[in-house]
Formats: sequence, structure tokens, C-alpha cells
Amino acid sequence: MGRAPCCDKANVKKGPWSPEEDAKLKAYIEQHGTGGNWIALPQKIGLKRCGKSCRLRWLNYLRPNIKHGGFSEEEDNIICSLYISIGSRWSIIAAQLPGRTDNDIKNYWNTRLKKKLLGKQRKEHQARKANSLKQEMKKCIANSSNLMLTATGNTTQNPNYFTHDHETPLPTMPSIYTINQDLALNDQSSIRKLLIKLGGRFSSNDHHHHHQQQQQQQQSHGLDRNSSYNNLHHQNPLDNFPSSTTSTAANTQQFYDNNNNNNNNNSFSQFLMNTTDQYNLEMAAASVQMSLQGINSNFQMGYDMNPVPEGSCLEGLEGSSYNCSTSGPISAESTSWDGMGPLAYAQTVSEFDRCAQPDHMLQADYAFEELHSRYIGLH
DNA sequence: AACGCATCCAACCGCATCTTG
DNA sequence: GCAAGATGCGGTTGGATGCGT
Repeated sequence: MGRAPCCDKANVKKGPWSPEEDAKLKAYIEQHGTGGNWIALPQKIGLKRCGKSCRLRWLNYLRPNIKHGGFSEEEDNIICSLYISIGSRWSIIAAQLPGRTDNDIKNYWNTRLKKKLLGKQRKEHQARKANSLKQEMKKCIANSSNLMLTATGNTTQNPNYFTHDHETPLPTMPSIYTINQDLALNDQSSIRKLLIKLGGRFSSNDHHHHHQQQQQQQQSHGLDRNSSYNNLHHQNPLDNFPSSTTSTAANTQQFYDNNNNNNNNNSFSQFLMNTTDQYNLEMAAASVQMSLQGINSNFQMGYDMNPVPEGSCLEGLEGSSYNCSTSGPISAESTSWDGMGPLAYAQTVSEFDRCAQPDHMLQADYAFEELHSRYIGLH
């Protein structure tokens, strides 16, 4: 049996609001408040609208101090950072931007910010592609001079070459895989993949499901040494926090009670400390990644949104700002971890995913785990 | 001017969660 | 503890507008 509708669908007006309707709703709410019942409100003031529609209109448009359009660079950065860190939890993101509504931010992200981000990513990707194409061409030409192919040479043995009508082997274009990657960025999952690469942690249901599955696997088989990047995120106790629930002191405590009551070593304050640190670190990671995208990123720790709890392992770094730039691949030799904290961590995350060379991968992997255990200490 | 396409954004919809009796 | 209704959230839609041809 389906749910009863919240209003008489046949008798309510839909579509854009008229100035008269706006005036009625605004005047009533300013004088009487909502009365705690949106469903009954439209009948009280003689509006042929659904209660949900009234609520939306008030929250997104009529409410005082609402800002529309004209997002600043700073707001862009906050939205990007938070999206990378917590995903599409627009109401939480909106809570960090006074005067902005979740709907506005969602629209802004979907229509502009996402494109801006992907546009920069695509440009860099194309630049890298062009560069690697040049190198590949050079390599092919160099190789071709050393190759003696017969006129009937079997081209399938080396996909990098084909035989022309004449006998001279010519280099082919590089694999279309890279081109397909660009095209694939148009769909949501690819965007998510990209942003996960950029250091993000996502909270949609399928992701939770995936997390739960992996957590179960890890519990039964031990940690997978080859996916330490994922392991870090699995350690965050808030990963199982209901995605569509705004976290409040009460339900965070409730969540802690439900999930940690068997673990006497992990007090609620320690739990908060770990998760806040985790959040700060992820924000720093996002900051570095945005810097890689060419977006000015100035992540500051210890203010308002992301305070460092008393006794935290990040104490002393409060107020630090990470206006990040990266230089060269991280290696065990070239990087001094002490004192770098989140920045080093973030660079490691970045390098871990960017390194294509197996030896770099190993170095990043090693450094990553080292840092992880030192700063997070959740192993 | 007319048309088609792209973009924007207000509003809707369905679902999950919360509240209340 | 349960059911029903209310609320909040995020994804999606469709009309308005802008822009290029």
C-alpha cells in the first residue's frame, strides 16, 4: 500500500509562484511563523498550494537574507572543498555559506562549478596527453628506424605500428583509451571517480554499500595491503553515518552509542577527535587537489567549520593555512614528514593516485601508511 | 525575424528520516 | 514498538531565457 498524498493533488496549483502568492505567504509567516505545520498552512491563508511547495518557496526564495547568484571565489572554494570531502550533501554545504540555500548551491554546482572543475581537469589532461603524444611519436620514430619490417609484416604483433601501402612503418595514434576517458567524464560516476581521485570521500548509498562490503571483507581477510588509500577512508567512523541526516550533537552521540558501545578504548571525545582530524586531513587533501586543478585553495584549519579538538594530534597546527602547490613526485628520500602533517598527507594521497610508475606507487604507498598510522593512529 | 540549441534555475517528486500519538 | 503523518533532502524536470546561425 502506498502512502497517502500530503495534499489533494487535483486541487493544488503548480508551477511558478505569482507575486500575490509570495506576498500572502511572506506576510503570514512573518506575522505568525509557520505554526510548525506546513501542510495546514496553505489552507489557513487561502493558498491553493501544497504545503511542501510553500515550505520550499519560503526557504529558497522568500526567507530574509537570501543571496542569489554572484558566488564569490571563496564560496566556490568552500563548495568544491566540501563536495570533495562529503559529496552532495547540499544542506550541510549550505549551512557553511550564510544566505545560500541548498537548492541554489546544488544548481550552481550542477550548471557551472562542476564544468569549471572538469574544464580545468580536461585542459590539464589534454596538455599531458599532447605531451605524451609528442614523446610517443618521438619514441615511435626512433624505434621505427631500428625496425626492419617486411612488406608483409604482421601488424597485429605490435599494435603501435601499422604497415603503410609502402614499406615504411608509420606510428599510429596512441590508444583511444585516453580519449574515451575524457568523454566518460560526462557521466556522474566518472565525475565521482574523478573527485575520489581528487581526495574525496563520498556518502551516497551505493558507496556506503560498497564500504560495508569492503569492511566486511577486510574484517574476514585482514587489511588489503594494495588499497591503503581506500583503507584510510574505511577507518573513518563517520563513514556509516546516515547520508541524508544532518549531524547534530544529539544524533552524533546516538551514532557513537550505537557503533562504539563495545569499544571501551574509544571514548566519545576520542571519537570526535578522530573524526574531526580525519575531516581536517581530507580538507587539506582536497585543498592540494584543488590547487592541482588550478583553483585557488586556501584551506584553514582550526576556524569555525573545522576546529581542532583539545588534545588532538593536530593541536598546534590550528590556524595553519595550506595554500598548496606541489612539486615533483613524492619519494621516501625527498620528503620529510615531520612537521608537514596534513600537507604531506595530502600530497601522499595525491601522489598515490597519480603515480603511474610501480616504484613510485610503492613509495607513495609506504609513505601513506606511515603517515596514516602516525597521525590517525587508528590501525 | 525565425529557428534550434544550450543554459539556467525554480519547482516538483520520491524517498528516507523524524515526530507524534 | 508501531503506524501514520510531517519534514527534509537530493535528484530531476521543464519552462524561460540567451545566443548563434
